[in-house]
Amino acid sequence: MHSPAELATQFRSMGRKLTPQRQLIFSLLHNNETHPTAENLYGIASAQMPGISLRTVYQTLNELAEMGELQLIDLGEGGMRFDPNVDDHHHAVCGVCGKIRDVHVKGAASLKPNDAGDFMVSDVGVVFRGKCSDCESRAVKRSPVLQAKVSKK
Amino acid sequence: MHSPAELATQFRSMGRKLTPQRQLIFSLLHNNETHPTAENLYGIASAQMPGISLRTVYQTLNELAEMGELQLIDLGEGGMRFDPNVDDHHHAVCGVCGKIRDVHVKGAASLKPNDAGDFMVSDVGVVFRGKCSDCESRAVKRSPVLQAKVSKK
DNA sequence: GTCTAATTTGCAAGTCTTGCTAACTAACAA
DNA sequence: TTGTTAGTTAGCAAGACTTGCAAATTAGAC
Repeated sequence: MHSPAELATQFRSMGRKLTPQRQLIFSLLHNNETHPTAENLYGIASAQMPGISLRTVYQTLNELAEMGELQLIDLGEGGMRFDPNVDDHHHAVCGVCGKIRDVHVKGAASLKPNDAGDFMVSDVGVVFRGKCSDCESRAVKRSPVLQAKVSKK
Repeated sequence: MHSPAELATQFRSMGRKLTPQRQLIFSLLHNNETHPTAENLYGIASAQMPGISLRTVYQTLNELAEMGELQLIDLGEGGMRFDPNVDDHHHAVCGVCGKIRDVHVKGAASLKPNDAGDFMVSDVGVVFRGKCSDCESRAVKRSPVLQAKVSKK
């Protein structure tokens, strides 16, 4: 996604208005790597601008997506997620904490469907599911075995 | 997914009943490569068993999914799809007709997230988006240039 | 300051899925 | 065959997420 300032210019050059609501949403998305849902953003936006409506958040997000400034991610968890990173990247989803991490994948672009006839591929998406390092280390710390050891000292 | 007969045995051995509704759904899913939604299946099921409820279709699909007999696919098009193929495979989605095709992908299993710290991958999913051969050939047939050529003869 | 088209709000409604429960029935025993 | 009962089904209400709509508001231009 472009910077808030660049988005502002872009919106104005399209004959669109630069409202405080839009500016706020631009800033909340800038460098945002949390893959928020509309509701997530609405929560944060509301704190800074009481009265902003969820409808406006959805509207602005959709506009940005149409402009190619956001990537939409649907992981089947009941809620679209918005990713301001529109580079060629993929996602790793932790099954424990649910966090999504942007990842780059060597060789992803050259993957080919093996038995799909003449399917013309225009885009490849890779999703890794597993456990992130945070949840892994937390699991180790809390494991019964280790807890026992700890309580012995 | 196992065969309807095998599923029947499996259900009974779990102390569950083999109802006509379940049998119908088993048979509709057997060798089904259309990646149907619950609504799709409900439509077909209703034709063969008027009165069957959408609720029952959902219920049975969820049971099968829990048993590992179905793979759930969410492509963000507003509706879960059910795939009785639980082999290690991936999907190619045609952006024109929306059809989903099962595909095998050489090297998919060895893909690694490049910059995700110590993310422990337990599953990799690849989705190809593009245009299927049917839609491609249809597009060629209907292209203005070719239509002109045809009309000249 | 005035004007106007774009935008925001708030609510209703739409889509997909699940919760709830009364009525029903497959499975089993006698 | 009949009775029993736990598992199922059907139908509707409701929940989660998203969009349509219309009135009120406002950014941007003169």
